[in-house]
Amino acid sequence: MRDYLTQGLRTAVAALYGSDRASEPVPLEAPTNPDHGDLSTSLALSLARQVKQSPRALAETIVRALAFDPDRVSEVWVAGPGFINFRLGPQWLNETLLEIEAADERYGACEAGQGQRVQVEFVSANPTGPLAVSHGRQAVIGDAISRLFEWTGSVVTREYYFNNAGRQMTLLTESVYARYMELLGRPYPFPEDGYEGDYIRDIAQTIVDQHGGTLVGAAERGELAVFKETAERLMFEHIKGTLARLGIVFDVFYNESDLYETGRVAAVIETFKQRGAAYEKDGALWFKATDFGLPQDRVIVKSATGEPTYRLPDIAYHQHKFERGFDLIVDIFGADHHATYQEVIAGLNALGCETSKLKVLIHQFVTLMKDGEQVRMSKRKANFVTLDELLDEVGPDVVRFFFLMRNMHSHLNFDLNVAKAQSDENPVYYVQYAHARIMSILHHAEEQGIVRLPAARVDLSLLRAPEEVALIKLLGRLPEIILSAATLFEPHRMTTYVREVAATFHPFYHRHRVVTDDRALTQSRLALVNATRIVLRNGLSVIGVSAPETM
RNA sequence: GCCCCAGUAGCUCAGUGGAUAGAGCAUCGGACUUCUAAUCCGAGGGUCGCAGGUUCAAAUCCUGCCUGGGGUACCA
Repeated sequence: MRDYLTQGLRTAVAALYGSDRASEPVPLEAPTNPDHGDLSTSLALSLARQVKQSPRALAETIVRALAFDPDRVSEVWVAGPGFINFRLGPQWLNETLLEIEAADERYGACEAGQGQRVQVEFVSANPTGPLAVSHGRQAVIGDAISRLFEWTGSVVTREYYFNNAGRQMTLLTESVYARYMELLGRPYPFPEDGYEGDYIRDIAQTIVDQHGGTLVGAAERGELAVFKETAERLMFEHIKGTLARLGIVFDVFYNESDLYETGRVAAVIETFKQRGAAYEKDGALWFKATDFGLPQDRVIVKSATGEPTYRLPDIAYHQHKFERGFDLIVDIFGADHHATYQEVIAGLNALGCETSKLKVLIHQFVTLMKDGEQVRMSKRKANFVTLDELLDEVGPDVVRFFFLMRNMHSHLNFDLNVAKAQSDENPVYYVQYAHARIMSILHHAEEQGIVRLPAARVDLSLLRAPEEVALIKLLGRLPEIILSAATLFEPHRMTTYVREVAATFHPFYHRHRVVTDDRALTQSRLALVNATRIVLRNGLSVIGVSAPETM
């Protein structure tokens, strides 16, 4: 329908002012005020200056040149400073319902992505502890963005960068060893800044169970490999288990250690040196970030140990992403990575990568509220609420929905008491309830011996009550909402939309009975209710939330 | 100091440069003999942080300032 209007407007403008004018994008939006029509365009306002006419006069001229089928566009008028408003005809409402029923599980999907290959990297938490609440936000955002791209015709690779090298892993290994010795009654100094969580003891206990006391003195002998491998493997399984509870499955876990084994880290250093992007100073190797727009140069190889700093493998990793030929690379990081990603981009520019293919999304943190107070969290001190604990309390649907209710650029206040309460403050129930209600209606109709007919064989023109019309119009917007959410990388638009659908369905339910003695009306309302079911189910599916049959 | 993000109703937040800025919660008043009341109907509630600028039009874009969060490591 939008295409039909857009084409009509383009044709009119081209006939009046030539095809250059008509090639510009035609803004078309659904006004919030119903007095302004079903769709409206500000085309004349933006075009007025170019053709040297007053916006209103131009709008009138365009309207006279329009030729629409009255069954599809019942009314066109000029309003305000020069808006052209359209009242859509009955044909359009019927088409919407037919289209939804025909597309069914694919309603809302499109091929805009044309099969482009998109990689989405998210979570990428260090395997040094269980996932915390903020990781949950990132996991849910990343998966929703992946789904949005799948719904809009892209092929998505979900990837997790696994930091299994470097200082953090050393610290983890030493922490486990210290606990191992402690369990065997042979106190050993706990590393400064070590990980103090109970899960470290669990890992140590596993090693005691498998190896008994045979590994005492391993630190002195420099034989901590068993501790590192066991800790890494157990943490990895734990993290995957938590993600699985959210229904998130990664296609690729990319090991940081591979970057060293394949020589990619060394290769980056070599290229930097060749291109004059790196220099030695104070015994360390520096990346000349100032040549690439950053305020200061950065160390990439430490003077004391000769080890790379974290940003060097990050750059090597991203270079490999580019080599793998993705059309679009999406990185999702927490706000604490803001400086890091700029350095990575600078490094990629130094390597000559097409960084325009890279989209970095920075999401803000979750502030956890408990009993009216902010919970301060620290991974090393193990003073944090895990994602698992949150899932235990409220389940995956509430977690996913909550994390997607707000724009990722906004700080998220997560009130544990509210989330745990499972009260009607959780809007996910409001939406799911609408779906369950529809299922109940459909079952009820079946019990009454009513066989729902295909929408094409139903008199859809019976659906003209204000609540019915409003609902149909909203249902027709799903494809546009999905596409804009994907294009703008804003998955929270989906939660806003499904809430709106539920908020439009519930009043309809209260004012109109679906299953009545009026057979024709019953059939048309069943068609409407079924279309609503499809839209709610698909909309929830885009954000990975279930659409239950009953509550 | 410098960089990024946010500031919209009492609270939590929507709002693609458009017309009279919306929702939920909370508060107050109503609606279950029904296909699910986890719902619905109604009421009150606003200096869109402040000040300039851009233009036909600014909560939205630009500049400065204020407040809050994050970053600014030879930690990740």
